[in-house]
Amino acid sequence: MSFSYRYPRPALTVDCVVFGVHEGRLLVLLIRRGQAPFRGDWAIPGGFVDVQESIDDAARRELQEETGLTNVYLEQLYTFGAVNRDPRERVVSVAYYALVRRVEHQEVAASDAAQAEWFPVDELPSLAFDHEEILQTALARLRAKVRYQPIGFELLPTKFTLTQLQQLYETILGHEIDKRNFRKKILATRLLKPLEEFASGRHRSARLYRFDRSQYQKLVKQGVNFEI
Amino acid sequence: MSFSYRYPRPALTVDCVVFGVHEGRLLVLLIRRGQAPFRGDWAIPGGFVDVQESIDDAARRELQEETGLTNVYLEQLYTFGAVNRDPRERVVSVAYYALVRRVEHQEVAASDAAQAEWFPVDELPSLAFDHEEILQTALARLRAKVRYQPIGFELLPTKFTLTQLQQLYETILGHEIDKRNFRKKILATRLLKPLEEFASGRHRSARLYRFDRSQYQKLVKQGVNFEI
DNA sequence: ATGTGTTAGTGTATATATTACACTATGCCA
DNA sequence: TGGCATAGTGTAATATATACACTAACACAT
Repeated sequence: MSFSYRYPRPALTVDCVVFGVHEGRLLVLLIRRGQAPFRGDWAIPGGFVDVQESIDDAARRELQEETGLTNVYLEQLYTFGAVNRDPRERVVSVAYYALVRRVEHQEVAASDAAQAEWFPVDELPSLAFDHEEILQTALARLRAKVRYQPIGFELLPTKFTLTQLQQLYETILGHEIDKRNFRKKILATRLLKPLEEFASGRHRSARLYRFDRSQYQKLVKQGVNFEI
Repeated sequence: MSFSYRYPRPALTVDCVVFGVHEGRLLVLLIRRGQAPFRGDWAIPGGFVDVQESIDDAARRELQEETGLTNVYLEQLYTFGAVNRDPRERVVSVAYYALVRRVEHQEVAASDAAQAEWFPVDELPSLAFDHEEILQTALARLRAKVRYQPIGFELLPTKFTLTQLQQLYETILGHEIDKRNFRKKILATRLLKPLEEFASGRHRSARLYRFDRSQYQKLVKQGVNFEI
């Protein structure tokens, strides 16, 4: 079966830069390509948009198929439409980025056949197609966005300590933050709900908090800002 | 002649929200549709992406063909990919927005056959397809972006007075700004070059300034912020 | 049980940025 | 030459951001 059109059409794909955090490092999930072109190189997970699904759905479906990840924070990033992005034929790609909570190997094991692996963003292998550019665009967006929108929480477990949160911000922004100032600011947003639970650790145990999503939505409606 | 593919492909279009300013109002340029669907309704200029042109080139080409505008500030906005955006067939559209300096009727006269007209953003007619959503997305982006990036200059003549610039910000942001504070802030950016020319008016003539693009690029490299 | 090491948790003083606010200057025109 | 409309200017009050160091609690080793 084949489908014909009066004029040639670019193929349409979605690609998804998946971010995670582990031991204070910011990671991206990459897929090893099993086929030419760029066989053996690493690439961002992605694939063709079906004609009967929205592009957002396509991004989620490809993510699930290639990495087993579901229920992640997903946001459209940018559309890459240079003529020679793909050596085979004209392909336009709508890029997304995803934030995932648990960076563990089991989670990406559901992958069908494809190898998936986490890489620290500062130790990336060379990437297929224009995926280096896509990844850098995603990284820039994440760094910019984390300053004025509380998306960082999507990278942490639902219950977390303030130190974990601060380390996350330091990891993403790439610089140290003063502990007292950070706590003042982050608590002033009123987006954190202190719990009566404490993290058990090798030392003094820290209070756990959770992100108060309903409070966030309420404050967004009031036009409140959340710059950190 | 026809082109066939193993799987059906969404059609790919670009649409372009064109902003201008006139007499203290923010305007958008719309095209009256001559054909079904939505015949007679107003729409954002746009059209199909050719297989041998980049999506940015496609946006510029369609803008030129439908409105005669060239050499405008153009930036990708968002990609709209819901399944039923277009009642005829699956169409994914990469939306752009453009900022133009002179809002005059001659400029859009080059249009081939299509009627083009400027509408104030607060008095829009009903629009074809999902163009209302695209337009509101563009408006939100413009309002957000003007606060931290000096794109407002793209809507003014190359030489302008501080009062013109202030009115532009007031128009886009939708609220009044204190004159002295505005001047302090905008001059502190060092992005404005005072000229030895003065605008002739009915009253005291005002000094003209121009946007110093090279200075801007220098400061961007240094990571300077330009919040207003 | 006591000491040591490690992380949690807290407040204040200073510097910087933002806001609020009103008058004089200049040029056109009647 | 007087009136009117717009251009242009500074300062004080308030709010926000930054810099900075010690005590508290717990685990573990002795």
